[in-house]
Amino acid sequence: MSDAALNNTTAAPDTGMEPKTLVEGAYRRLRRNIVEGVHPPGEKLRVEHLKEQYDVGAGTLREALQLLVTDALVVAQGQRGFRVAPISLKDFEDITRTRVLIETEALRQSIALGDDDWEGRVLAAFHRLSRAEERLDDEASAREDWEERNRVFHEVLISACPSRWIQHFQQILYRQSERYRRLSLFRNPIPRDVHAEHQLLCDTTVARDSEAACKVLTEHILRTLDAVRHMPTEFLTAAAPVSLARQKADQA
Amino acid sequence: MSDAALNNTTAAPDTGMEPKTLVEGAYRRLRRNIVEGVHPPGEKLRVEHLKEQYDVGAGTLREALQLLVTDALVVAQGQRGFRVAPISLKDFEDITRTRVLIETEALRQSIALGDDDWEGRVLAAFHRLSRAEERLDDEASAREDWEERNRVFHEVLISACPSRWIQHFQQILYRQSERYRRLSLFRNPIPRDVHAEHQLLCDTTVARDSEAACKVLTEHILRTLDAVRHMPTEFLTAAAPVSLARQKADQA
DNA sequence: TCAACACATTTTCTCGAGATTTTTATATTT
DNA sequence: AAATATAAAAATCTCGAGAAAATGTGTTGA
Repeated sequence: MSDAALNNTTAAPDTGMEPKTLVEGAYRRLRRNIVEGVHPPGEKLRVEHLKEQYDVGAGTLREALQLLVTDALVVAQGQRGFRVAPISLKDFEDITRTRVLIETEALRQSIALGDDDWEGRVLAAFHRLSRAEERLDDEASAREDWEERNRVFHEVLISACPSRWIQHFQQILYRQSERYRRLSLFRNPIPRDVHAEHQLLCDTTVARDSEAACKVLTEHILRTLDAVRHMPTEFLTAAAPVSLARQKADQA
Repeated sequence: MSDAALNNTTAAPDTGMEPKTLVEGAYRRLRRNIVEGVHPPGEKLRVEHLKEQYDVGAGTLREALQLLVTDALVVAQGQRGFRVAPISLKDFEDITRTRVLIETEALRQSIALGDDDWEGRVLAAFHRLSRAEERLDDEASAREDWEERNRVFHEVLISACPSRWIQHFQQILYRQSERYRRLSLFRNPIPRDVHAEHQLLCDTTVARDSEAACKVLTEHILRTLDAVRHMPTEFLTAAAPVSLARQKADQA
């Protein structure tokens, strides 16, 4: 793989701030490349090889990897180095159900407490997402835009929720499910009805209809579960080319 | 502060496994000392000083600190080093409410899916906790035992919940709230009625009364909120002896 | 042919030293 | 006296080299 694929310095940063330290920068790039599947699940992450690709020292890269461990995107095995977290249908079901729990509660609070400015941001994010959806068939690069705007839309929906912890957990879970979605949608196109779902989600939210909005959101999230369920099985099995000589280590 | 206070190598490890690497070990000891208040909120964590106390290299200590950042027990400020995460009443309210959401859902699933073996573990953990409560007034060291067994009791309660993610979030939130509780209970004794609450929680759980158990658990968790609310204000204000020359950095 | 042991290579983990950046202290100017 | 600017000091961040561990290979024996 080329360095250009790994170093996406030109792309917009994930969060509003730009990295202030090399560790932060390497962490962001690594995280992005794992979520996007550049580093497939189960891949061994050798520090000696990656330090060249990411152009940082060994110690710096280790710190970035440690950060990804607590995000559950990378697993550290005792004294046997790092590895991209494996995937499984069971794990994705867990992620999805937990995400429903967290995100519906966040939406409930957001609808209850959001002000007019928040409503405006919801409508704006939905509009931007809709525009990206129109371009999906034409341009190839539109996929990246759509992914980004979809994330922003879901984030803005719950941005009026005052709980920093709920938002924190939502971010983690969204990132996790995004990894699965990218894998399942690698070949499959984005289904037609997601736009209708987003439309309904936007309408019920702005109308402050908590129950309806949460119901739509729940079904919307659960729908991605089906997409992964119908994914070719080799994605889930071949995804862990682990050379587990003796797998006595437990999965924390 | 003495090295003995920092290096609690003789104490039982937090999890079943013992640390396989120096980073892991330093991470556990640091986490414990932060939760217990040995490193008070807002304290600057200078690598050069801590490397002697924890007897590890600078790079190793940095990795351990990075791990604590994603646990939200330590904050990293750009290029200005690390600092123990500050505390505030607002933050603790957030932690408590989110913990209610997570932990009641976990308990619901646990009650629905737990087998006889799980029931046995619940009763055993409750018994161990009760014994520790009896010893609270007599021995001074009983406090540590009680804290540990209280944690185990709450963990066992939801151990039949099949969601790894919910359990993960519960651990993080429990650790956070433990830090606040230790601060508020530094002088104040543990109130009398917690035993009755635990008893009721145990009974309703084993009786598989989901609604009653969740109600008790909710009130039990919310009670700790009052304890912190009635905490002397200097704990929350003096807790951040930060030398913020220009606090333009945002709180992530 | 298969299993077990020992050796060699690779990789991880750890430590100490150098380059930037931030903070503190001092001196100068208005 | 207050404020700015300069200079010294401390701390952080980063990199490369050495020790410990694990994986893979080859050999020996049944």
